[in-house]
Order: sequence, then C-alpha cells, then structure tokens
Amino acid sequence: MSRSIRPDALLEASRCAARLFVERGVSGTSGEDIAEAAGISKRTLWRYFRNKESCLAPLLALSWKRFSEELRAWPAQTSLEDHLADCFALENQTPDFVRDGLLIAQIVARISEEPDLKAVWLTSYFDGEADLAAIIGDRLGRSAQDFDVRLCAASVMAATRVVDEALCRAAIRHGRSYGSGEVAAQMARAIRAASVLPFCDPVKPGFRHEE
Amino acid sequence: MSRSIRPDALLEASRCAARLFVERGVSGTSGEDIAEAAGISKRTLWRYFRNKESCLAPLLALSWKRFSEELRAWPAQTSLEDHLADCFALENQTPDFVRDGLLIAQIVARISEEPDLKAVWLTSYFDGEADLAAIIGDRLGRSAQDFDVRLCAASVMAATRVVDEALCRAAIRHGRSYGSGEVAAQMARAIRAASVLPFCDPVKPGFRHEE
DNA sequence: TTGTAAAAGGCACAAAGTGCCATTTAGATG
DNA sequence: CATCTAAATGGCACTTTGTGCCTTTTACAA
Repeated sequence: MSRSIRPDALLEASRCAARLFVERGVSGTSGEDIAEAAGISKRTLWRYFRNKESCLAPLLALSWKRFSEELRAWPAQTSLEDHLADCFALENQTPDFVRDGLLIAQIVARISEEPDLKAVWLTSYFDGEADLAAIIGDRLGRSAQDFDVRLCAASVMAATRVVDEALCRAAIRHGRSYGSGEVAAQMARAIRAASVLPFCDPVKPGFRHEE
Repeated sequence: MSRSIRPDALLEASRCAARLFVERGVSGTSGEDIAEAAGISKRTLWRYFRNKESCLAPLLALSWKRFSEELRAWPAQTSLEDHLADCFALENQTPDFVRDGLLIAQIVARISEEPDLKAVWLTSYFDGEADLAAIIGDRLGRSAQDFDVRLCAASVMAATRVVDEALCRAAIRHGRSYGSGEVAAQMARAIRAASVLPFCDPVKPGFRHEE
C-alpha cells in the first residue's frame, strides 16, 4: 500500500492538470479529477494551488525558467540569432523539456476559448519580465531596475508572447510543423524588432549603453 | 419601494467591486458584499460576471475604450506627443473619466499583492491589443492582422502597461503627484521607444510602410 | 389594458476552497 | 535500531463561489 516517494509532486500535479485541461477544458475538469490524476488528496491539491487555473502556473514557470537560464548563459560575444539557434536545436533539448513544451503548446492553442488559461498564461509572462530585465541589464551594464531596461524587457516579452502564440496556434490547430531553426529565426526577429535597447548584438564586456 | 431604473447596472456593479477590492482586498470582499453594494441579487451578480475577479473587467475595458477612442481620433498629421498631451489635458476629461481613473489607479497600485487583480488587469491589456493593432494598421496603411503590426501593438501595449503601473504605484503608494503634461510626456516617450513600426510621427494619407 | 420577451430574483444544489486537527513521513539523534 | 520531531499530507466539516431551473418583475409594444 505504501507508495513510492514522489520528489516533485507539485510539478507533476501541474502537468496532470495541464493534460486534463487540454483533454476536457477547464470547466470540464474538477479539482477532484486533478487530485486523483496526480495521486494526491484534494486537501493537498488546494494547498499546492490557490485555485484551479493556477494549477498551470508551475509548469509555465518551469518552462520560462529553462528558457531564461539559456538566455542567462548567452555569451556576450554571440548575436541573438546564433544563440537562439543554439538553444532551440533539438539535440540540445532534454526529452522532458520537449514533452512539457508540447503540453504547453496545446494549452496556448486554447487560450482564446479559455479565459482562465489566458489569465495564468499572461501572468507567467508578466512574472518573467523581472528576470528578463536582469538579463538585459547584465548584458548592457545597466541595472535591472532601470526604467528603460524594464520597458525593454516588457516589450521583448510581449514580442516573445506573440510569436509563441502564433506558432502554437499554427502548429496545434492547423497542423503546421516547424523546424527548430525556423522557430529560432522567428523568435530572434521578433525580439530584435521589439528591442528598445541594443542588447541583441555582441557586446563588449564593460560596455555601458549611453542614453 | 420601486427603484429608479439603472441604465448600466453591470458597469456600476463593476465600480462597486473595484471600490470594495481597494478597501478590503479581494479575499476580504464576498460576492454578497458586491451584490449588496450594487443593489442587485447574488444571482444577477453571477450572471453579470464569471467570477469575483472578473467583476473588474468592465471597468478596465471601459477605461481602455475611452483611451483607444482618443487614439482612433488621432489626426494623421499630428505627432504622438502632441496628441497625447491633448488627450490627457484635464480640461478634456469628463469627471466620470477622472473618477474611474482614480479608482483604477488604486487597483493597479495593489496588483503586486493581489494575484487575481493582476490577472484581470493583464487580460484587459491583452484584449486591447487587437484594437491597438487596428489603429496602428490604419495609420500605416497596413492590415491589423499583419504580423508586424500585431507585434508592434503588443510591444506598445506592454510599454503603456509599464508606464501605467509605475505612475499608479508612485502616485498612490508614495504620494507622488503628476501633471497631465508629465503623464502624456512619459507615455509618449515609452510608446515611441516601443514602436517597432513608425506610426508615432505624422504620416501622409495613403502612406504605406515598406518592409 | 394586456401580451410578451428579456432581465432579475429565489432557492436548491454542485464545485471550489479553508480551518482545524489527526496521521504519516523523512530525517536527525542517541 | 528505536525514538523523537518537524514538516507534509489527509480527513472532514464548513464557507464561499458559482450554476440550473423555475418564478416574478420590468420594459415596452400593440
């Protein structure tokens, strides 16, 4: 009767919720369904998550975390295009990442019908803006609190979101399939366009952007 | 006992909810409180709104609608700076607009503590992106569905959001007060910076932006 | 005035979410 | 290994949120 220890039950529950939301929609899946699928009690479910929608948040946050860590590792001498091409190359992705990415893509393809999913999804981008500001700030030798850096981060995040949404919709709903190079190129183009500050090109260490 | 007819009970309920959320927080106000304040039954409240948070949506949507209508009326020969200065000038604002603006500012100043408010707030910006894309598209002689136009709209919306948030926080939480000219200038600067496409300067009728 | 369609209300009920306390579990310690 | 402890989980009663279904009221036209 004793179960094996689950090291990250919360994240696993988040994945279960995502799968159910995709299969049956949000209103079609109850808290009980999610708890059962995740192998936890309802009480624990509501301890993990504030409410039904936010069951998704940890999965989205993880996905952003993996991406933002790759951005953190962006060498100062490399252009955005080259770095993203490298990040998105399939051989550099763990199977876990790919599985989660597919799940998220299915969620994103549904946001126009599911206002609750849309809300968590938007929130996760918003929450990522501070990280992105830190990355951009580092690259430019500026503070992450600098207003222009925050502005730039918000713009770039919005661009990322628009591309994500467009690609997910096209892929899931219209069966369009994308090579990793194509994804990297589209993303790089959008990010570059949305960059108020010049962080996309190779920068010298110690470089400091002038107003 | 017969009450006067309320022409826009839903919007009024939205304002009541906003006031209560500001006074007592979201979790501190029940559906019953909102219904009572708005003078409607609980049943009607839940017909008006999908859930507690989204009670705010109509107020936020109205505020965006008023702003987007001013942007729609932006003469092609006027620069962004001049037009915004005009829009924000106090003598051009109805008392209603000002009252709602103050209420919204109080909400926005609280979003960091209220995840549910944050979610509706972000959603309302997202929902406005299509309008903004239409406005930008018109100004540039491009389609609102054009990918670059949507990208630009999303970027500009993000910039608007960052400025809104910064000003509301500074005003409400730190007692900073802004003249309408100052607000217009900050907003114009951020929007211009975030503009991927050149829609901020006077454009000739029939002008068509080249890739 | 009466007819009528839409909006609002009442009420019972389902689902979401919390408070409180008992139980289990993972380690630490002797 | 036995035992102790703090944290995580579960159970259960209860509140709040939200819906289904039906009745009543309201606006307005004929």
